[in-house]
Amino acid sequence: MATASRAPLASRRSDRSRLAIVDAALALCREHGYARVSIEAIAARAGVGKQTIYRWWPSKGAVVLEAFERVAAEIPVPDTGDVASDMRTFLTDVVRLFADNTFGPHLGALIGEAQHDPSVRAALLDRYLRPRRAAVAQRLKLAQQLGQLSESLDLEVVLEVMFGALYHRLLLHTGPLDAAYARFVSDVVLGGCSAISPAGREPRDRSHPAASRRAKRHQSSKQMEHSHETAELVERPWLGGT
Amino acid sequence: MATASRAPLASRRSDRSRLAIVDAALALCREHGYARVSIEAIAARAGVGKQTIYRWWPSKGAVVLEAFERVAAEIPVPDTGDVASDMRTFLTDVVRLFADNTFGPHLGALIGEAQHDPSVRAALLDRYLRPRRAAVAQRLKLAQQLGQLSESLDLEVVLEVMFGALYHRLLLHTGPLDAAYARFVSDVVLGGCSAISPAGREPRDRSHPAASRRAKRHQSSKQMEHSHETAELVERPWLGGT
Amino acid sequence: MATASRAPLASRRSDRSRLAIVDAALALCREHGYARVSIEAIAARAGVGKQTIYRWWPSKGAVVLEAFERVAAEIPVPDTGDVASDMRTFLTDVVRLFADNTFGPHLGALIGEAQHDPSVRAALLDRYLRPRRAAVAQRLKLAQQLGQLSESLDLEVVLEVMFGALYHRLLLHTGPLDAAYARFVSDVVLGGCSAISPAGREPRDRSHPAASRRAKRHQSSKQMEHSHETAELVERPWLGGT
Amino acid sequence: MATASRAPLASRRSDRSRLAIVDAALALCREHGYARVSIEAIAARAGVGKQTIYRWWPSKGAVVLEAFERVAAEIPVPDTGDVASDMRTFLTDVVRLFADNTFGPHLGALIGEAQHDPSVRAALLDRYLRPRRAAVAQRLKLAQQLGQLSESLDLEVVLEVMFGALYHRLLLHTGPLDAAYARFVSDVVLGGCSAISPAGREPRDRSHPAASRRAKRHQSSKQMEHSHETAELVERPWLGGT
DNA sequence: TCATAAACGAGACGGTACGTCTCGTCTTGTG
DNA sequence: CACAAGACGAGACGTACCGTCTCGTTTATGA
Repeated sequence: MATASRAPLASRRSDRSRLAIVDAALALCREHGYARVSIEAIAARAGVGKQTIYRWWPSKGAVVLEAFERVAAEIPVPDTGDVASDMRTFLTDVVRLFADNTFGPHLGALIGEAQHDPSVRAALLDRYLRPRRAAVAQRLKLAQQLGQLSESLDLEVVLEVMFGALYHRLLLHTGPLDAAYARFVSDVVLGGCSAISPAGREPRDRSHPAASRRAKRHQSSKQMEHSHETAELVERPWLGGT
Repeated sequence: MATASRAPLASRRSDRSRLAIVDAALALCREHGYARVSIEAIAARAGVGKQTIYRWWPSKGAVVLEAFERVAAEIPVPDTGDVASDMRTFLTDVVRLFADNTFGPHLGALIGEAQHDPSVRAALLDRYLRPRRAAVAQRLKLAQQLGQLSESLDLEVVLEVMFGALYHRLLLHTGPLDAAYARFVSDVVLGGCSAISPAGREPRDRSHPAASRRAKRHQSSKQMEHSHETAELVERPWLGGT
Repeated sequence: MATASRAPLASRRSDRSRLAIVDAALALCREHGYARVSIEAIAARAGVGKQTIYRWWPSKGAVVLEAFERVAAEIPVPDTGDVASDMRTFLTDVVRLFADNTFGPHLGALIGEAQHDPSVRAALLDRYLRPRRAAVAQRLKLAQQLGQLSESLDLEVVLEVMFGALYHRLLLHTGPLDAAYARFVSDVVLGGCSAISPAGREPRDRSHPAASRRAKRHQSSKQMEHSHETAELVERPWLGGT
Repeated sequence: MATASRAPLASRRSDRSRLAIVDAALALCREHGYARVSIEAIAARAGVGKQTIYRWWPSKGAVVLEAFERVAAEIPVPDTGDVASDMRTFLTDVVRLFADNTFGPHLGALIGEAQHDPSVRAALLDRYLRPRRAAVAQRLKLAQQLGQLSESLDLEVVLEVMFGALYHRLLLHTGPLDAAYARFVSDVVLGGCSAISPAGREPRDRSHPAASRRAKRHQSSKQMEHSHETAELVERPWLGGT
């Protein structure tokens, strides 16, 4: 009695159920921890049939991810013209989120689940990591265009190094997830990136007089023009005021 | 006066069973993947009662970890005197191990399991991560003493950044775990560390007059001594010959 | 003033759907067996909404019953004047139907369903059993009127005994549903009925002066006329003291 | 991770669980009716894991059957020497059991389940029907040996006719399951059997002078000795031309 | 040398959750 | 308004493992 036809019509989807499910997932995670939440419990809490969950999500991880997707989309990527300070600010925010025990442990558990559940891995990358990484990449690209970062750098990879450090602490608890750590990571990575080019070329100064209106919102790059006297600032201008 | 002792006597432990269990765990992981291995299956495969597993290990993760503990290549931490090249070599080796699909995915799964099982987390840190990290820390400490790295750096944290980048790829599959990535990570992190100090102090040159007998085993540090002419090498001496 | 009417208007019923549903039910029963057919499958096969089934039938059993109602062979009740031979013929036909595996098992399943579903029970009795039983009762009544059967016999009950034997094999598979069995049942039951009366009275001879034109088509009952003197106790000694 | 080896060791079976399960099944049947009892409910009520049920019984029906097996094994097959009266007594007892609504409906449901579940059918036949039928067959065999029943009769088949009548009322509710019905069935069937022989041979008298002590307990069979002259056709006129 | 207590293999047990199936109702257009 | 389509709340199905708890059966001292 096999009934074929796989693919529910999103148009008929009940928003009431969708919300109830995501809310229940969130609440249960916070109450008992991700690992102890079951799809049965989510369904029961949401007042929903299990099938309604299985119809729309491939796994528990995907449900929870959707819950956190909404929670986590909030961290802004600042753009004051000072990449270093911007990244420090941003990573500090991220670290604060990771340290929030209504979020961090669950994200960790999701990454854990992603290790054996491809649907969770896909959802995690597509709906969580990539979107917010794109914004940061954008910010770094700007810095790169302004010559603050080595032009040949693959920014996606830089982000991996930067976030990797945070995930390390999130997942392995080798130390506190605090602002100091965020700052350290930011400084080390940008420090390492300022001059490096995979091909071994040193970064050229880019005075780009054609700097657009956007560039104008940035702090004057004047400093850079006479910055060669001491290697320090030349290489890591963004450490300027630190 | 019967005293109910709860702790099994290690002296009576059957080594035959121990080995059979660990071997079975390894074999099953490779055949089906960590997540699909159950304690029941390990016991069955090992020809062992379940209780024998529960008696000596707190969880599946602990068993598997013990299996990989033995397997994990004893990656050497080279010491040629050139930190940069040494770390590049080392990270390349690590990355090769991570990329080995008889190891990497299982380590990932163990980290995943550690997210909700404290016994796995403890075992992972104590028996896997920390031991091999100590060796690297040692190598960096030496570099630090030679002034190749900022003296005030917390090396444990540096390691987190470095390994974090690798774990990011291991766990999130955002790119290939290859030598190029290892090199990039090494360069960025050491690049960032050479000059940075959390307190914002710039690295002083250390002529390290106290260079020990150990230093003598290193390649000539000649290059370093006259390296201030161009910022490049001063700042990133380890990029030297590359 | 909207009046919510709960009863669907039969006038608007789609005959196309009705037929499609009944046909689908039949086909699925034959393909998979009654128990494995679901209303969902019937609807899907019929290209019909589930509600259309629920609107017009109280249960799966009712649908299937309607299907078999049409299929059930119109087994004739012969009337040659010889009750015994007529019943043998009739029961042989019934047994053949029961033994047909496109019918028997489904009838069995329907009886099974009737055990917990009153709507099936009612339909089974009203639409299947009673109508065809009436015809047989009619035939027996005639025999009774001709004195071939004890006049005080409740023929409905006789039918229960007769059919009960067939249902026993249909439902419990204690032996083959074949002509020999039909004959045996017929002979035993009619044998038992010829002389018995529930009140223990022995059957009186009925010269049935009212024998109609119909009676004339029957074989002579001459033989029976001198049979009463002692037979009772002789033949059934165990009734002795009753 | 398929774990093979099917076949639990009965020696390790927990009687506590077995009883709890059977009792729970009985209680739930009586409270809600067979059809509304689920294995989950039985397990819950018995304080037992579902697997413990699935380990020892192939289906809900088998569990319930075991429950009724114990309840129903009680009806004795009397042996007063008078077959007719004995069977009447026996069938009256059976009918009383069938009419008991803590038993009859459930037996009906079991027969229903047997229609699509071979394991129930097998259990029903092997553990319920056959054992108690054997006892009755035994009793009839004795009567047969004493010449009270046609010697060539297949007694198993006679039982089918007799019980079939009862099952008909049990399953189809075509009339009350009462003593009058039991008596009627008994009389009809024995009446039909006294003289019938499938091969058409008339029953011979068996004076069996060697009748054992057991035979002595029976009523005299004297009456039978002069019963053969004409009985055949007299009693079963409808067999006329056969 | 043995007895004796342990660890052992086996696996039944009470449980939890899985993902699937079907029920009968409800909802949303279409004709 | 009946209809096709199908999402929905509900809940049982049979399976897989969990971690605990007996069972005999080795086995390795220690009295």
